[in-house]
This record gives sequence, C-alpha cells and structure tokens, in this order.
Amino acid sequence: MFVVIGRPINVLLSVFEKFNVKTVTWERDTEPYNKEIDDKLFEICRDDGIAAHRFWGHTLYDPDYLLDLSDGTAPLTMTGFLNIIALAGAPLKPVDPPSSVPGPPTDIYCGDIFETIPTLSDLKSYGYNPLDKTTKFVAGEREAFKRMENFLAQKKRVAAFDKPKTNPTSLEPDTTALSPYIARGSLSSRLFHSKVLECLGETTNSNRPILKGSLEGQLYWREMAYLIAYSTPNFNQMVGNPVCKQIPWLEGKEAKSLLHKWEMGKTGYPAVDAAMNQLRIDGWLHHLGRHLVACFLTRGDLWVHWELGRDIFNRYLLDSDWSITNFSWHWLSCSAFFHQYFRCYGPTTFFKRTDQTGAYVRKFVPILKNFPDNYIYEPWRAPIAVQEAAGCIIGKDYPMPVVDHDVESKRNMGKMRMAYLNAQLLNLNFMY
DNA sequence: GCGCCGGTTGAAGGT
DNA sequence: TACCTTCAACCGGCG
Repeated sequence: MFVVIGRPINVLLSVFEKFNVKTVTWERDTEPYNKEIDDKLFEICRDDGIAAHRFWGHTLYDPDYLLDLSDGTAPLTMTGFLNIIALAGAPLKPVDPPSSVPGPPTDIYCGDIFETIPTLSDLKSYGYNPLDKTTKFVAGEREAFKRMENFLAQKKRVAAFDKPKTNPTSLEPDTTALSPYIARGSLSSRLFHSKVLECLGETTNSNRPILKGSLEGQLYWREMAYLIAYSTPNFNQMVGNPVCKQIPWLEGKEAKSLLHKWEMGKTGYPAVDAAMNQLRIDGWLHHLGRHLVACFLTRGDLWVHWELGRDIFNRYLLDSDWSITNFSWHWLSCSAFFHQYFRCYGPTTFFKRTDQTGAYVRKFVPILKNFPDNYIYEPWRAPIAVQEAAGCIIGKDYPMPVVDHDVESKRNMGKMRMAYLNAQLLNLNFMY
C-alpha cells in the first residue's frame, strides 16, 4: 500500500503520469465530497484514454440500482425500503480476496508519498488534528474478524438479537460493537451480512420476512440511510434539505454554551452526562444512549440545532459515518423519518429501566458513585445530609440540572407543534 | 379531500 | 415477565 497525500485529483494525476497508468479501478462512495471526486476522476480517465472501473463496495447494494427500482426517489420508511429490497433480490456476495497481487513498482517517489502507512503524527503536519486519546477498539481487519467471529459464535444471541431490547447501560457493549470496523472499512457489510445468514442457517433466496431489529435488519437500516443520504441534496444540513423539517433551533451563543455543557457531561442529568462521558472516553456509545443524548440536546430539552450535536458526535465517535449520523440526527430531532415528538426520552427515567442501581452512572460519573440508588438519577433531590454523606454537593461538586426537564420537554413539544404547523402553512402558500 | 393505518426502541400505570 | 392502554396527538402513504 502506498499513501499519497494532497488534493485527490492533483496527486492522482501525478501518479498516473509517473507510472504511465493505463487502468484505474476504485471503490465509489455515496458522500457528496467523494461523489464529486469520483465523477471528475471518471471524466479525466475517459478524456485521457485511461480505462476506468469503479465499483460499489461499501454498501450491500449499488445505490443507483435501488434508486432505479424506486422511481428515483429513496423511500423514507423502512417498510418502503424493504419493499424495494424485495424487488432488488439478494445483496451482492462478498468477493474472495485475490490469492496474490502484483508487486509494487521499484521507483515510487513522486512528491508527498509514503512508502509505508503513515502514523497519526506524520499526518499532523498536513493539518490533521487527532484527539490525543487511546481506545479499547484495536484497529484493523484482523481484529474486526476476531470480534465478528466471537459474536457470531453466540448463536442464540445472534438469533434472538433485537436492537431495541439491547441494554444501553451494560458496562460491556450489549450490541455487536462492530460499527467502528464497518464504518472504517475494516469489515465489509457484505461479508458480515453473509456471515450472519450463514450463522442463522438462512439463505439469501428464501422468502423470509426481515425483522427490523435483527442483525440483518440493522444492515438494512444502514443501507436505507446510505440511499437517502446519497439521493437527498444538502442532507448534512437543515436548510435546502427537502426531507428535513425547518425548525427554529437555537444556534448562537446560547446554543454554544448549552452545547458545551452537553458535550462535556455537565448537564446535571447523570444519565445524560454518563453517556456523554462514555462517548468522549470510549469513542463509542450504545445506540439508545445516543438516542437519549440526541433527544435531550434537540427537541427534548435544550432545543439546540441537531447539526451542532452531529458535529460533536463526529468528533468523538470511532464509527462516525456521514450517512448514518446525519440520518440518525434527523430521526432523533424529529426533523424527518420520525415525527412523534410527544414521545420523549426521560433523562431521569430511561436508563432506570435497565439499571436500577445506576452502575453505569457510577462508572462514567464517578463523583456520584456514593449516592444511594434512589437518588442516583436525580441527585439534586437528595437531602443535603445525603449529599454530604456521598461526598458530593450538588451545585458545587456536580452541576444542578441545566434545565427542568418536566417544564422544558412540554414547552418544546409545543414548539415542535408550531414548527410542524408552519411547515404545513408554507406548503399551502406554495400550492396556492 | 378525507379517513385510516403504520411507524425499529417513551413514560406511567395498569393487568 | 410480557404485554396492554393512555397520554399529549405527529407524519407520510394509501384507498
């Protein structure tokens, strides 16, 4: 592997010239930035008489094929998406790796090119600004395969897997935690899909219903997010995004201050703060933990713009993924796909379902570790004597709640109602 | 235009 | 324990 650094088209052109390249193959990508490079490169190859072969490899299906099957418009519900999948047939199979590849050219220097894979420090001089932290996720394909095989060896767990029922407060991930490997390309979605079916004794040809919460269903959620992200203009923002509800979120100074408290785990709600601390420490957070904090930041409590929360997620998540992260923030903020804004996650109640003693909070907000169970999710309600005994005074050692959830969540439901009404009025004005 | 239905994962209070 | 209803009452798609 060579790593070449610079503006993609520029460095590729210099490599083409240097090695007198006749054929180029590459993997296509759905994100706007890569789409533009893909198309430009394809044109350049065509004009220069270089054979160009580009393939979809990151998703189960060729997104253009799925769009053709759905009249050019991506379905906005999972049910609609699965109808398209029923037409599309089985996903592409993973391809075996080649048994051998040609050796590298001997003379490889052409500008900023690394003969071995550069380290993060090497990249700092190019403006890359990595977080200075360690993670328990070891990088690489070997590790990805090991984790996948370990999970798939638990056949009952694989067969019974139902994402909404997994435990967000488990101290070890209750889900596969393969997302960093899939997002970064260490584990192919097609390989994982075929291994899951193999493990369940299923074939891609049988006419089984696909359960939305199953492992297979999860891969189809990913696929749907990619298709929508691929085919929706301005999908990474609210303005100019045709599927996104226009909602008057907080954006300025006030939003920045609330956002910072949220990011740093200082909202005063232990469940929210524990989840945000895990996000920053581990670079990973359970799906439902993400739901809790994303709802809290946006429509639930703080009314901060989802784009700001999305940026924080992308900074810390090892599995950050342009399509999926944007899709999910639409969902949680009730900006698209999900509209039942009156269903709101409770910052003091949601984690209690799976963790009555607050073990998760005690791990990730250790200042609270000596609070009794009945105050662990609302420590400000503890009598001062209890706070003193726990060695943590609320308002001094740990913040008071940044907002009153009972008041703000109700008020925000009213704001959501108004925003939806305004959207309808705008549509009417447009029509008449 | 209207009504009906389904929508991956809420909370609280039931059986 | 697993499932039910109610609460505030949404959207998009379909007939």
